[in-house]
Amino acid sequence: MSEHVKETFPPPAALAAKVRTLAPSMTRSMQRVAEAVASDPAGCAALTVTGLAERTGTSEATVVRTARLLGYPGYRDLRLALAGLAAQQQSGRSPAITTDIAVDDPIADVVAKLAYDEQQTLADTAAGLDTVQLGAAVAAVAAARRTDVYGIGASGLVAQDLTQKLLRIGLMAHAPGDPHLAVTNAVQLRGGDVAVAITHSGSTGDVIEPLRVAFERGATTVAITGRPDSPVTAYADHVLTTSTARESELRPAAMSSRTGQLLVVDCLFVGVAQRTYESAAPALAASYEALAHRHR
Amino acid sequence: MSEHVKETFPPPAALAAKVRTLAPSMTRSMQRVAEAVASDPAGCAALTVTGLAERTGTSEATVVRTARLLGYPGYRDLRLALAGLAAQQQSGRSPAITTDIAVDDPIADVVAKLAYDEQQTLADTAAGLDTVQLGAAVAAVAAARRTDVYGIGASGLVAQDLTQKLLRIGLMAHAPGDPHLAVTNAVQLRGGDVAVAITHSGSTGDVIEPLRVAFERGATTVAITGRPDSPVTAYADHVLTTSTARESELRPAAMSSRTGQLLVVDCLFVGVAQRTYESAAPALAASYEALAHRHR
DNA sequence: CCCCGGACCGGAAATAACTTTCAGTCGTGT
DNA sequence: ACACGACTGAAAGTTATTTCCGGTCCGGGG
Repeated sequence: MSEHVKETFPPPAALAAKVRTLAPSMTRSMQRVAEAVASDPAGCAALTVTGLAERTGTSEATVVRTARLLGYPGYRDLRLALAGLAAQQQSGRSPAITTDIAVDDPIADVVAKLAYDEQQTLADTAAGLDTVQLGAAVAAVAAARRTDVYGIGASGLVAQDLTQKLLRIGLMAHAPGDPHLAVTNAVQLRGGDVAVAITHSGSTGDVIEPLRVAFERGATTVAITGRPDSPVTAYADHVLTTSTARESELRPAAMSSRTGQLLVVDCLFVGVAQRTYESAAPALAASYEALAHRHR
Repeated sequence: MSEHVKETFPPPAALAAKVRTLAPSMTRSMQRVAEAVASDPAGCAALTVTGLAERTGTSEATVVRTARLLGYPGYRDLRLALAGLAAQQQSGRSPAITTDIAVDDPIADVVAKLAYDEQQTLADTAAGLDTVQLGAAVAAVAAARRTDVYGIGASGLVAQDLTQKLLRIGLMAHAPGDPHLAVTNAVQLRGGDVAVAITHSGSTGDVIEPLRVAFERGATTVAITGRPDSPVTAYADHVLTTSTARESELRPAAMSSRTGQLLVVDCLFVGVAQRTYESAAPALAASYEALAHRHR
């Protein structure tokens, strides 16, 4: 049996303040240690007692005494708090992400900015998604005889993604890559079928056209677009809106719109999988099983 | 004189992600340690090697081994990072949505959970991405005569996404959809060319094979995978790791892995666009222009 | 002016923590 | 069934931290 009572003696972030308030009551050597610790938490956290003593021109004993004075059981715990402080003010400084991606940004900044932007897109899309419309779309796809998904360019990949997923749970789905094929496919649709159009701008003719045909054929139509007032919505029974993040020269719209579209598509898929769970679950398991031997 | 070169080996925030990505390659005892560390960073940071070994029912040696595997020189440094992580998530938010998606979840919950999970995947992937490897990959692609991208299934769509982007900035890129075509294509590669393989499991034979051929042909090879210890890395000059989020029946791995892969691909693309800005900018503008009349 | 007392400081022993080694055990493939 | 390899934990070995103790410096009093 151990006696670890999970005691958090010392303050985590209020270290700098503590240094200042206690400085007057410190001896010269201790002040040097305290100052070093306060001015460079990250650097000091990487040092051992001996190292810090050396850097401040004092002895190990003094370092320990200082740690004690600051309210920690020993240097070990001070060091821990120091690491925490460093991490905190490290994460705090990230104003760079508000700026756009520049040509001369270091690669690390690019990663941070892209990740941040895509996270933002996800949050915005989730917040702006109309769950009623989504629910209706889910119900339609779950009950559909077949589902066609239209998309061109980057949105075409999203269309294929949705198609792949639906196929894996045993539903009939198709994503024609060719606009002409899309239209000829759409002609075959009828009531009870579903057509999904994915276009960020909402004004891509090659995607609107098959949706219009499907709409006129009596199929239930769904539009996933970033522009709820765009032409595509004229032929859509249900409109699912994705967030429109800011874009720039180095960061084309295709990038962030794709993220939002994929989220919507995932939601649609999971919703459908829920509704058709009885048949979806075994189908998923089967496809997983079938793929197993393709892996080394 | 000491040799403190101020080296910050391990990432601070990428720890949770690292645990997940490396968990599969861990032994049982190590997994117990890793799980304890990931689930309660603050608590573990307060423990000594012996304490943590006791808590997880293992030995000190195992704890140290785990720390090593996670990329730290020893337990001491892991503990430091742990303290940092604890402080970070203490200060920040974290009402973590831990529950999995259930069959009877209302649609609004599905949206919230999916959005949260994908955001998490983005954050983890960004934190765990090796910018050195990424930079090397960027340089290789930017200078390549041509770039081949291999991927199957969901990863195939990511491969196509990258290809589309590279083509738009005037680079030669190709994503063969057929595994046989991929291999025959790979044979054509030579020094100065680049081959990129995208596979979450890292063990998809149909993707490894063309990469191996490209590797042996002298091309620069890049692997984007969630398993840095998987077979695919044997033939990869540069390995880019994506985060492995938890998955479930209703939320197959393909969903979250795709999000991480896309982020990596985006970073790669933007990096290349920066490097080739002189030619990339006009190419982007031209493709945008060419598409304009396709919109109503 | 010299001596004494207290506080401060650093060296070094003592202790605790961390790391490495090694041998036993368990599972696995032949 | 056997041999092999991998995993694990006990203990030895190493490093870091804490404690102890003696020396030094300063101020005040004899």
